[in-house]
Amino acid sequence: MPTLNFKLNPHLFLRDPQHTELGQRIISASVKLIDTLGFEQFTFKKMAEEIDSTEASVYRYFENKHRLLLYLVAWYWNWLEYRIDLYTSSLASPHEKLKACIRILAAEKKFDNSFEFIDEEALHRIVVAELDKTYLTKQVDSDNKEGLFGGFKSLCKKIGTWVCEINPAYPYPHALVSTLLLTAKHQQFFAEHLPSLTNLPQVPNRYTALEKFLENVVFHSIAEIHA
Amino acid sequence: MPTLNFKLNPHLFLRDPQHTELGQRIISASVKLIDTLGFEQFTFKKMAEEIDSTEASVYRYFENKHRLLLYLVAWYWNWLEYRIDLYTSSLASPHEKLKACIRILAAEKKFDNSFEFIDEEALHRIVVAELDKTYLTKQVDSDNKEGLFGGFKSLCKKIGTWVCEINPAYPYPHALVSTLLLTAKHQQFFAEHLPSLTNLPQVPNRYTALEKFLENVVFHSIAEIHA
DNA sequence: CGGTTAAGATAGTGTTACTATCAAAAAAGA
DNA sequence: TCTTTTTTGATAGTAACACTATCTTAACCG
Repeated sequence: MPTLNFKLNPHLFLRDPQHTELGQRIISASVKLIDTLGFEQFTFKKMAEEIDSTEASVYRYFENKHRLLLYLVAWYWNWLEYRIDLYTSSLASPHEKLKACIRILAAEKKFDNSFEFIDEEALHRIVVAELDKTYLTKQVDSDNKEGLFGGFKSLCKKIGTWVCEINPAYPYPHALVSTLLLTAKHQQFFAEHLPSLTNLPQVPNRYTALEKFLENVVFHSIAEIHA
Repeated sequence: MPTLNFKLNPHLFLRDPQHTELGQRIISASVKLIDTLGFEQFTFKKMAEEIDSTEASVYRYFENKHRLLLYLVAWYWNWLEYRIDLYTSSLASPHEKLKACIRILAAEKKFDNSFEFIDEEALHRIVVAELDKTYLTKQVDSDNKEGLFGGFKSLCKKIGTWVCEINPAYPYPHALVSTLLLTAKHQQFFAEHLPSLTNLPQVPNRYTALEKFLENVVFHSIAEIHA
């Protein structure tokens, strides 16, 4: 099977982890450990032990653990955009594309593990729980100048285009799309940990409810209202 | 001037900082320092130096810096709910109440400093930048059991009631309200740091645009659609 | 075979997030 | 006022964390 690789912003890493065996083990163990420990408790030392390597070796790939998180999240956005492209390219109307997009965003993840060294379900949980920490920092502006949020922006732009095609007069396409992307994650987190802040039921019905909620918000917002 | 105090969940602190002079200096300096340094770079040591006290003394008030952040955010929610009550109590219809609520949420903050030791504008910036970190942790469930997110939940419930009054058939009142509360913060952050993820303009027009965006999303979502 | 590059091994540094102890000062109670 | 309790300050110490540096070995490349 041919390995599917993503071209990620080279500022995210010092050495490209996709190209070496140690690099892949770093990614693999990071996903597993951040998922189980949470980003705060995760350290390069613990991860190095997990893969029988050393802290020093890990630092040759990533400047620090924040960059590593940025890398994982960038990878996630690329992967999501790849799947969205896959499922929308055959669709004709922007309305259908947007709908398909929401379905993918809200879907319960049961993946064909197309990537040998990435546990996509664990990565999905990481994004739900840690996404906001990638940009809610004091270095957000310099990180942004380096283009480290390119994956998020690119996706936001693409979906925004469809919103504009559906209703060219709608004044907040990017605000609505970034809200859509974040809300998809936050509501999953609330459903799991703070259920009184949401109306999503427990699994297995959670994901269809999330899809309906997001559809309701997005399509009603951009619809012309005939009062 | 009578000091207006909030009754906050006692699990948030070890000693109530509102009741002592040192406690008030701790709160005051924390708001200032978290605002300028960001929560990650903020330490009890730096703060203790700022107020010419010691780390040990600070630890007598707060178990750790995460609890301190929870405290500040809880204070913020109480303060917001207080102001929402103030401006909505005279209004008759739930529609007007919800509208007023969105106006307050989106308002540019220029405050009468009714609280001697809290810089409300700095606290507002802190909530925008650090709110999500209060619950995006591995201890979220135990923190929740202690009731540390009570302020958020209480506000969400109150606003949710109005949503239900406007449209009793709407199935996602709490999901919509939590989205409203978070989105108000996130879009402000994006407008400041990642403008391509939003459509809000620079100040001074940012806040009216945010208000319109939020109104659009909320009222269109809960409106009955006559297709 | 020689030269480059990647990885492992080890050590060290300054900082963070605490915990512990003891004494001084301030407040409260009798 | 004297005494007791409570609060604060001062100081010290610890384990873990986030790196940085250096040196050696192993692998690979022409």
